[in-house]
Amino acid sequence: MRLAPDFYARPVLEVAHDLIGCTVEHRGVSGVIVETEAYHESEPACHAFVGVTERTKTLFGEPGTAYVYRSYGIHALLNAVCEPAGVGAAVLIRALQPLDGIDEMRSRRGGVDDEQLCSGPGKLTQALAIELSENETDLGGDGPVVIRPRAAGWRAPEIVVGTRIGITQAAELPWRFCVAGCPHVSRPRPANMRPAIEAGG
DNA sequence: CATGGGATTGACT
DNA sequence: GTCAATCCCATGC
Repeated sequence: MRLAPDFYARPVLEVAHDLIGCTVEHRGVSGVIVETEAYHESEPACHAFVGVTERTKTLFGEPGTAYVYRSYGIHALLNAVCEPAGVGAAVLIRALQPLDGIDEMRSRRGGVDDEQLCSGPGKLTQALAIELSENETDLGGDGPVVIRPRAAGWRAPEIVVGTRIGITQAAELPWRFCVAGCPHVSRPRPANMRPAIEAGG
């Protein structure tokens, strides 16, 4: 099973919702996506807001490719490019529930509690050893980072929506999706978040 | 070419 | 609660 480009070539809010429950795998280490955020060229928090540059060309490229960039000079953050080519948009993968290779995650993360192995966008790239050099690689199975569909028989959890974390621009948009009550979600935990409107999946 | 500002995290008060 | 680490990139001179 794989997620074809068609999955990503849709409104970024739908993809952000539908990526909850999918898995991310990198060289045998994997987790289930439990938190995402949507970014779109129409709003200033998105890197693509400034148009096509050397940095943002990935966001305007083919849906289903990875956008990996360095945050605060320290962390690599993983995004999935969405919407048709030519539209700058992506879903930020913010948290995973560890699945495979947990011992490897533990050694890379310096012995934190298992609930904190992947409870943040910088934490999960460290746990999975995802690197900047993997920017613009295919997420459908031809690249080192692979996002797979929800498992057969996967039971939809309650998904809640809230405002995005750590941004100053367009901070009011409710474009953050989390699994309600999931201990692997990043801080601040969903508190005053409302249930998501089912967008598909 | 210099500069300012992050889609964060961990340590510390 | 506050704050530094650290570097790439977009912008402006």
